[in-house]
Amino acid sequence: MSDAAPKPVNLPEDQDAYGVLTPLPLPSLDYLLAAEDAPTRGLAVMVDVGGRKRIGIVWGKPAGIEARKLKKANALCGRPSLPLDLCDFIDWLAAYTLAPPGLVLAMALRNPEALNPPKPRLAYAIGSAEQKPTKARARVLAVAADGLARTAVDLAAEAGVGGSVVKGLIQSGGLKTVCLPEFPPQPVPDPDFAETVLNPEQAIAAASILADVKAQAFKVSLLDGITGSGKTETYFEAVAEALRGGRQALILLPEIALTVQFLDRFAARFGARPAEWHSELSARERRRIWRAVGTGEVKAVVGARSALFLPFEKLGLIVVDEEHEQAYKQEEGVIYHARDMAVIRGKIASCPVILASATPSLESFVNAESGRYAHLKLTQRHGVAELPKVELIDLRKGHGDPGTYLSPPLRDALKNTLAAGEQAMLFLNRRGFAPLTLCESCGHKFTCRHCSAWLVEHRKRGTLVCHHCGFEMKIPDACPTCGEKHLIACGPGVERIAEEFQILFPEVRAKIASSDTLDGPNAMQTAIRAMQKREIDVLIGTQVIAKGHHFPHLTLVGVIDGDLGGSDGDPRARERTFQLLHQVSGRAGRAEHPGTVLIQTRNPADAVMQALVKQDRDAFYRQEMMYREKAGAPPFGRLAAIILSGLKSDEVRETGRVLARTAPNVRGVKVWGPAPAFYALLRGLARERLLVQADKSVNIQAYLHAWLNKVKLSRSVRLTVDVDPVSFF
DNA sequence: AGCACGCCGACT
DNA sequence: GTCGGCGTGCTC
Repeated sequence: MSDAAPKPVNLPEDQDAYGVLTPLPLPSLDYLLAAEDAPTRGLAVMVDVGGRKRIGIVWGKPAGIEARKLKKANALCGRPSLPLDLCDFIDWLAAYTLAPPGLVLAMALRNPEALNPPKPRLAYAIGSAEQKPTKARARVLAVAADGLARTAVDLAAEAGVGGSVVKGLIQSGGLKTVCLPEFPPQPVPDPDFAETVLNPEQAIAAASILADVKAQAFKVSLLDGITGSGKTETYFEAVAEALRGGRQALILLPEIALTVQFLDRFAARFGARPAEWHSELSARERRRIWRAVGTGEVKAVVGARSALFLPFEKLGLIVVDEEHEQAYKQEEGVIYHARDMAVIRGKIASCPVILASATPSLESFVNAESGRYAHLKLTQRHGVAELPKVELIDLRKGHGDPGTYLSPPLRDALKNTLAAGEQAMLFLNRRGFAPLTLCESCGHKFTCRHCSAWLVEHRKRGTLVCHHCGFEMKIPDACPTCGEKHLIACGPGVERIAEEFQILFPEVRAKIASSDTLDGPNAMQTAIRAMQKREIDVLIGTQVIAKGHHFPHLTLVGVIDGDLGGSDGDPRARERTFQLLHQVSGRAGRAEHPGTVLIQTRNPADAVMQALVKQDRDAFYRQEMMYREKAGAPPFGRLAAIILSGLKSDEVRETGRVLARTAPNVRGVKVWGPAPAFYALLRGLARERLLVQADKSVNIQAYLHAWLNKVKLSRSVRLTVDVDPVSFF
């Protein structure tokens, strides 16, 4: 740092004080560093915090603690430092989310071993010394004859001998030792590996973002393209441009969309797979990718939201695919929205950001309409011309018998579709057999004992399951309250739809696909593949079948329940319903056959339903914009939730009341609550919520800061702030 | 977050 | 008489 703070008195001549941030929920602490280390922001150091050795990062000026109290920090020589733009991003995110900077830093240092110097790998190549020609040794030498270096394990395996043979050869000089870098080099994607032919619309969009990538300036574009319009191909051109300029590209995907198919698609365009970054990686893989991103060796990363915290050496482009997905919201620990933070990351790194979706979030749509973001539209479906026809089935008209969920019009449509040799899909966003079990005699509802959620019956497994904490019990045969044996399963889940379907169509091959892995971890993929291979004709499933799979022979999609259930008060519920149903509808009729979508609903006049029927997304968005503007809801106003949780519910409630009483009275800010959170009990913790609603002009962070700093709360109650909440759980 | 210090209950 | 519960406070 060129402008270190004035030296405190009695500071040793060759030492300077610096603020050092550690991956702990603490502010930066002051340490002494040898002046000869010329410490700069981002440098990795070893420090002692309360008697424990920690990795720290030199962060900035010291807070000004008395010099004799300061401990010494040791620079980790030759270790990578965090790039400046990442440090700035961490500061920004901490300030925005009101999280302690140290905890944000912890996300960037998830794998502290990555900061250790790489360990060289020992490998062996053919040596010069003469050997006693035993058969085993000859086999090893034959393998090594090509002169390439291999690890001892690989050599033994390739030659089909035991490790001792290799060891003997090393000792006698028959093999010589070579040091390899810890990891083999990364495959390099080639921007010009495969040429893509873009249609005129795509070409216009690509030209716009290509220019932004070339300009190396921050700019956000909304790549707004209907299903099948080739958004991926289009933004791949921008990725190619970043690669040509020697810069790195980051493609964010919602965790569920991170698939082999996507990596293969990338490889088909660029000749090499990108580096992946997600929660399933092993510690070793994380270390490898973290380092290679830091050195700039990795040029393209495809990752989940945590990839935002990688130490990019020279970031040239960020793409957020399926930007409307709620999976981008981190709901635990440091709470942040990866889409919004990607925009900030791009701003700080001075690179363009592309948000891609067929059903953008209203936030992004508003920004695009207002001109803050470039609005790039793709309206032509590749191959198929026709969009599916969407029709509503009005459930109020008494379709079907009570206790059944497939209405007669839907049954007829299924019959006709199957008779024509085509495939169908039934969609219901509810796992299991029934979402609620009720005692007919006394009205007892089976709820989770750790959460205030209903237990969902999974009939195949014979259990009641809590979908929030995983609590499970055998389906009881009597009510625990009254002892009567009249338990009834209320409402449908996909299992129940499947049961009803098979009774109606016993000869038709059908499978369930849902995210629970009750039938083994690959059950979902198996079901989807079976559908693609036409081994089954009907796929019954939850969300997972809505996402981007291609089913060329699928012509009918039946939506069991198109209505938004129990989402009162959630300003984004309608938007989400629209996005989900739109996405499901997009599955129908992808090849030459036109598709039909039948949506069962009790609110056929609702704007969500009408937008789907009339295929008029923008009319719905504009209406939604109007509603939100009137209500001062995002993006026209700002929200923050304060969540209190703790073991003792009365203490949590009392803390909530105290907090509400002390809320500063500021013009343009309203504080609601406390109210029990939607799941007032979650994983055994009692939860209360306060909601802060502020005008756009209000600095909500400053407001929260001023408020929360003046209340001291007991340590047994945890307080979390969720700025821009998207979920009302 | 982790850890040390500290003040009240059931036990070798 | 102690061992140990977790409430409170601190980390440069």
